[in-house]
Amino acid sequence: MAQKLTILDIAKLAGVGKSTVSRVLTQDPRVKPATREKVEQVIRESGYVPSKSAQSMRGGTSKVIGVVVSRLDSPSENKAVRGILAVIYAAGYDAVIMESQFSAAKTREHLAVLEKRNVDGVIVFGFSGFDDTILDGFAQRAVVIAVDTDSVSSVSYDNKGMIHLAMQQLSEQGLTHISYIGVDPADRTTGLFRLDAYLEACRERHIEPCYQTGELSYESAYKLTDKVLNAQTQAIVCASDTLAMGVAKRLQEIQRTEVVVSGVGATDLLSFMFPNTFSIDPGYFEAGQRAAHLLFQHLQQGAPVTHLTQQACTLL
Amino acid sequence: MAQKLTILDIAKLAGVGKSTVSRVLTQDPRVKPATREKVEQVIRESGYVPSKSAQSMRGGTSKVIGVVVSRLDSPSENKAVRGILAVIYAAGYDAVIMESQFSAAKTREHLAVLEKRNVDGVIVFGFSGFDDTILDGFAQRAVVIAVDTDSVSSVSYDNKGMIHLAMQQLSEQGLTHISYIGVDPADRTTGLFRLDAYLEACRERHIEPCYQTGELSYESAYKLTDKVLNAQTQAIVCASDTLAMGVAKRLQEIQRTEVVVSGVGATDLLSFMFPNTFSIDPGYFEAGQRAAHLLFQHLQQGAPVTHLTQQACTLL
DNA sequence: CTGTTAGCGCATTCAA
DNA sequence: TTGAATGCGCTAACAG
Repeated sequence: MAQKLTILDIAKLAGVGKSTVSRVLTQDPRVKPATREKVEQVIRESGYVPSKSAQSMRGGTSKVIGVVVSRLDSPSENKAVRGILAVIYAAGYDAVIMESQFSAAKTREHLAVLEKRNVDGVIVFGFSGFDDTILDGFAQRAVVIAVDTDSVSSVSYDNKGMIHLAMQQLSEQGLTHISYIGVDPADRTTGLFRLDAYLEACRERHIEPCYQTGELSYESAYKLTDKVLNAQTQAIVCASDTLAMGVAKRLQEIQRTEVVVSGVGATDLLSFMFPNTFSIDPGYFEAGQRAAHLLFQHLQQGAPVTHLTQQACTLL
Repeated sequence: MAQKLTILDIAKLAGVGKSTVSRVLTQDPRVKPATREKVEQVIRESGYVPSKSAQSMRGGTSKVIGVVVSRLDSPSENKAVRGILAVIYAAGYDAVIMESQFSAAKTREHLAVLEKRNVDGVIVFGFSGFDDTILDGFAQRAVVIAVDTDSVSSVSYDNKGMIHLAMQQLSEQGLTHISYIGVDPADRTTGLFRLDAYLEACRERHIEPCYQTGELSYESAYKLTDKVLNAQTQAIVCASDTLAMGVAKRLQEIQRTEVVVSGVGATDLLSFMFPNTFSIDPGYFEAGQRAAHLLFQHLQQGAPVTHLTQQACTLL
């Protein structure tokens, strides 16, 4: 274990001063190419590894960004996290990930920890009841995903667009009797916005709205299905794939598989299980990428508070 | 932003020396209770946050453990990660999570990064083709999950036990014609061990084995279903819930829903979609917890290389 | 272009 | 029981 090598050892081995080694490490251009090459070779051969802790302490930047997800096992957040990781990892950053479990208190705790860890920035996944004043400490070094914010930059999903897309898709197939199943409007993004979009789309098309809202679970949607179903129903738009799964199951049970079901989330399982089904991809992965990019912009040049909306795209 | 507070500021504010403050921070008993109380109060009121970077550099311990998952969106690994986080977070540690994507090369890269970050230890999720010599650098500071290892401690799932449990469950229901669908035995854990267990269980019960192996996907299992199905088939045991889902779908299609299907993974969706179904819980969450505990044992007292096996338990 | 000098914030000696 | 002094490994002035 040559783990005890320090910058000074390298300096001696290369026959230069420690600052020269440091300059090589920091990509400082003020170093003669020959010298640089020499140092780099010694570093390579000795297997020297600069201590991040020391660098972090000295330079003030830890090359770490904190990510607070609401649930580690949420498929949507998972996709977004992957987008985040792809970007920050490419930039030589790493992520410490924490789970808020939809609790503002936990979020606050986690942010405190991240702060004391000297992370360069944070990306937080919002949830219903999320309050962005929690992020005051991180000022211009935070980006929020999936929720409206005021004082801090954000990347949100196009909640209205997704539903409009679904409605449009169905309209193009000539369907006119379209119901909707969503979640409690108390949840602004998944609940209210998507329901509003449905109602709006109905108005545009002179369709009589027919909808129900409940919990975000298979069971809830399953139970609600009958309430939005009548003899003429041709399609049911759902606020999420989870709901769509519950609806599709019920439809299958009562032999109404001719009814088209749409969900949101791009879950491959949905279309595998039920052919007469499609799902809208809200662009989770891309949203994650953009959130990371946005954060970097803030870190490098104090960019102004920005609100991005991730476009959704249809998917079979 | 009182973020610029240092230990010296606190010392002044409390009217003591910086070392005393340090002692309070490190739980050093050699501090008069009154003094300690005073200092703690100042810390609380000032919102002072000790710099982890500095602590880490000085003490050599960063209170960070690295976690390398194979896929961020694997439900099983997700559950395990939650177990890990629960334990390490309670101990004041944090996790930086990385994704290997089943690539030994990526794993190696990530470990290098983690090393230079001075993490105290790592927990790595194994995958087919995983080679634990990769972990040489981490010697006694690593724990592997879900794969057999030699030189490093591990927590593995009870691959044989899960299948035996499923077979037993079915036997108790009086079923005797039980088929199996698994994955390529080239994958030792999910493939070979589970298949072996099936064959073994058949032998014990004088059941004629009937099985197929393929990929770990709905489609694969869906297609394979017919090949293990005959008029007498009463049940199909699957190596995972994903497979079970594909099988159940096919059975439903051909009106053979009287055939019981079992999977592994405790996915709630499976039993929701198909009533005549059950899943074995390999104890992912608990495995994560145990892995974390095991790692701590290594960190604190150089425990010897240990191999734990996580017991599985049935689930409806 | 390069070596020398000073700290960064903290934990740990060593005296007192 | 406490304060003063000494680096940890590194980067950023400051001089050559």
